[in-house]
Amino acid sequence: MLDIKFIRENTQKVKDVCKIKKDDANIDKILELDDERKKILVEVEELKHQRNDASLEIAAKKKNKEDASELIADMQYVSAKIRELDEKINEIIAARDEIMARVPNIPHESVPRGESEKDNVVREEWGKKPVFDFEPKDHLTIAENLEIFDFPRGAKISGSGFPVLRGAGARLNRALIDFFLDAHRKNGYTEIQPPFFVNAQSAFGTGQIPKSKEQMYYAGEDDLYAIPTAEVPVTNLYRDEYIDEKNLPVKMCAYSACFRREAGSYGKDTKGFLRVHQFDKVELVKLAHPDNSYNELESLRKDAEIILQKLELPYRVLALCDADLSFAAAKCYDLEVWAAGEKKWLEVSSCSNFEAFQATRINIRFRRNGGKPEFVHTLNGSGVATARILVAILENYQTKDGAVIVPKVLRPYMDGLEEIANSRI
RNA sequence: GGAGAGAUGGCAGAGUGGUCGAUUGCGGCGGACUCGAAAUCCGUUGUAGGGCUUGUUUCUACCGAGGGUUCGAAUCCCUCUCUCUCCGCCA
Repeated sequence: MLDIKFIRENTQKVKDVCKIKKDDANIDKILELDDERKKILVEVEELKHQRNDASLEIAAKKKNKEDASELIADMQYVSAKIRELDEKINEIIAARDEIMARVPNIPHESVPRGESEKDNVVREEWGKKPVFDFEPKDHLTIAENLEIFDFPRGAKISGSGFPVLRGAGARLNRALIDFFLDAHRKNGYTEIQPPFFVNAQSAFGTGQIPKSKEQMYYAGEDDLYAIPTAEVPVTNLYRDEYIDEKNLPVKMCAYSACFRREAGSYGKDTKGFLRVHQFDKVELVKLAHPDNSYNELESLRKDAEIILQKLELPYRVLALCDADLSFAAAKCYDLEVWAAGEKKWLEVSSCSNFEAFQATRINIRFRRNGGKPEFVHTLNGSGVATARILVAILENYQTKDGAVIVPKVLRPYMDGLEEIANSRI
């Protein structure tokens, strides 16, 4: 959430950003409501001042056994008025915040200008796309032959988009999670095991509510949301807390299952494992000093890239243009891995700096040299999701006879297994 | 699920209707003493929002959250959340 002061002082800039991001938040209405709030606030504070003075006087009179009934009668009127105005202010604030919660973050100056995702800029490309002396198959065909995915039974027990992994497929997925966590731990991230359900306040804090509420599974009986990413519980860990300046940046990594309803996205990249309702992901989260948060974004991105490099998967780095930037992000890099069967780049990680946008909502602060409280900057990135990595591994490491070579770095996690030729291993 | 106890400033812990933003202790900060430090003594100590003459200024709010009673609530009443103890159930 942007600060009301910031909106007031940078009205035109905020409006421009809304336009670029095709967001219809009514900025003028926010300012109008806030002006009204201030006006009434002055009035009600004056009345409260009156009442406080009168209360002292009444107390003094009672002590001296004097009659205070006239003053009390006056204050009855004043108190009624105060109540009325307080109520009005609360209504105004609620209306103002309702709109403010829908105003997107301001892109950092280094973010490229653009109209759509087509204007994202490729910053780097790493590795070589594999070359085959046969026609490479797509991951579904490979997985089906090896009997390591079981989508039909997943659909039977839960519904379409809930994958079942079997045998070597399940082991490969688990190996990836372990490998990711170990790699990040060695890079100084503290491993967190978070709850997979969160309350509404947490979902609001990281920005899923109200903007993308319909994308989350909701357990109404208990008023809990299934997390779409570990970013939600992990970023909220320090909600309403102060962090000692010398402990910044706080670096955390967390594995979680991720649940996404993907409402409205059918028809686009929905094949097989590319877009599913439940998948596994290791997330990186940093709480950083504002002076250093863009350096931290670069190193976060590198920490995610190392995973892809060690898996020897060709990938590229995109700098998202302002129009494609998500609601809460000020800057974002996407990592896309090459899938030889699909012959497509697959997004496997988004590394974002949210600056103070999330911290303002969830109130995570520090004191610069022990001075005034300031909001930290929050950052996160996938490090990474297993589903699309599985796709890339199956397609890039496939052999002519339909087997899949296990990437070297994963072998220690799979009892030294070098090749997957069927599910029963 | 049932019964009970509790939630107060960075921490500990008083306060049960009227100068209470809140006694006190610890911690922090400043100073004295000291070559320096410890100990001791003295002083100081939160957050947010607003007004204006922008000031070591003034006002308002904040004692888990939200309502209520009252001229006035940390204090009384209601609802909720969380923590602890006991009982029940259970991976």
